[in-house]
Amino acid sequence: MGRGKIVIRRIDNSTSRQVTFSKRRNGLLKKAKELGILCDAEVGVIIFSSTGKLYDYASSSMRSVIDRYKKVKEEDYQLANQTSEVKFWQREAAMLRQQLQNLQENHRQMMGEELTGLSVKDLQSLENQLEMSLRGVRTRKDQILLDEIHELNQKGSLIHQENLELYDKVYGSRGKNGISRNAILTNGLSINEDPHVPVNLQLCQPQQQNSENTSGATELG
Amino acid sequence: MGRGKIVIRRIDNSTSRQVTFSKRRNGLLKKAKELGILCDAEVGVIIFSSTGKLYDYASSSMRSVIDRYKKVKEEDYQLANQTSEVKFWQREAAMLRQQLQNLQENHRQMMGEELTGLSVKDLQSLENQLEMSLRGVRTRKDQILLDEIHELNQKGSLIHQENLELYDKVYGSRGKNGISRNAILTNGLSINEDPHVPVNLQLCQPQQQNSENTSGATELG
DNA sequence: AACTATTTATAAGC
DNA sequence: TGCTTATAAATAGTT
Repeated sequence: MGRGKIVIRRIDNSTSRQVTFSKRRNGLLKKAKELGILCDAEVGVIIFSSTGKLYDYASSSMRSVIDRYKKVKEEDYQLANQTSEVKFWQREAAMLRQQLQNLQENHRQMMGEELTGLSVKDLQSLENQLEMSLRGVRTRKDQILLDEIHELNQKGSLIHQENLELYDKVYGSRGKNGISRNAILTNGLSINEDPHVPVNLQLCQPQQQNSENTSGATELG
Repeated sequence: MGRGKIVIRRIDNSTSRQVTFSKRRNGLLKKAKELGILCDAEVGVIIFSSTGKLYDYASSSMRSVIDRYKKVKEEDYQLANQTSEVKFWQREAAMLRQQLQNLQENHRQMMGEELTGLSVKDLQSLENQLEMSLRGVRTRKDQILLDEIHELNQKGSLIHQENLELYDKVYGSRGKNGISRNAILTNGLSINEDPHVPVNLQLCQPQQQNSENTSGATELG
């Protein structure tokens, strides 16, 4: 429900993830309240943001909701045999350790390590993935650099313009050919007055370049 | 959101209350799921209908949600003293969760996702890492392919040798120039007898190639 | 359980 | 974060 349709999948951009979280969290809590009131239900909602902050709502009290929940679930969650609680956390730790291990193996392969054991097909798809990642990273990097250059050019152009005007105020607007004026103000450097086609800096687009000449372009930054 | 606007107040008619409960309960659970996925949050929802039936959802597990909730609330909800063993495992799980999260972020960046927030310098080192990985993967893949080709050539050579000997046994070792013998045995194909400089297959070394022509080389496999 | 006319939620942009 | 707006989604009332 918004300007565009979205797919339900983790939002990559952390800023928009946070914004969306804030909006949808409020929406969820509001709906929970409404459900409780409209339908005479007992409702409890607990939300932890990815940063670990807690948000919650309970139509009665969270304690009551949780107690009732546990009662229904007949989990002798509480006290009784702490053994089960220890077991729970042990299982939790084991599961997390497993996940960690899987991810670590994957990560090592993406780092180009521990490649023995992989088939040519596996290696091919790893290669493709790395190429895609590389393209993404380069595109992003080049974008930042281009933006920066563009900004600098605009600033330069602005300052140059300012200088021209100051020059005119100081020396009057004689010398309409502008040669002497420019010669003084730019220290002999030619400044292109069109900010959109500036200087002779150029970044290779990632699509057009091969891996060898990339670092040369990036050392401009 | 419907044919008419409603006020948020207990619905008197028990039938429509039930219908509305069913609709809104599903809506709430759906929204809870979406929030968890979209925003990488841990969410738990517990609903009791007015008739006492329980409906619930937890992005992880209700136990995990409730435990975390209680921990944050510092409610010594649970019988006063948690065993130090429980605490140990809880700490263990928390640490593992942290490690997992760190590695996941790193991994996403290596996959070319979530690049916003990285500086040009970060991106540069990521790019270098990816290039190194790519080189490693390609070297390994090419090694496998080269080994395979080498092995095939050796086998081929061996079989060819065997055939020559069989030929000699059948027809005697006349025709020492070997021309007629070879012509029969190889079906007119010239087989290079030196396994180390075989055939006209060649794989580009990764050092000498750019990203565009890689797949062409690998399609030999 | 379907069907829509409407209301609501919210994605995107500032 | 808060406001705005166009659009997607939820759902109230009806069949």
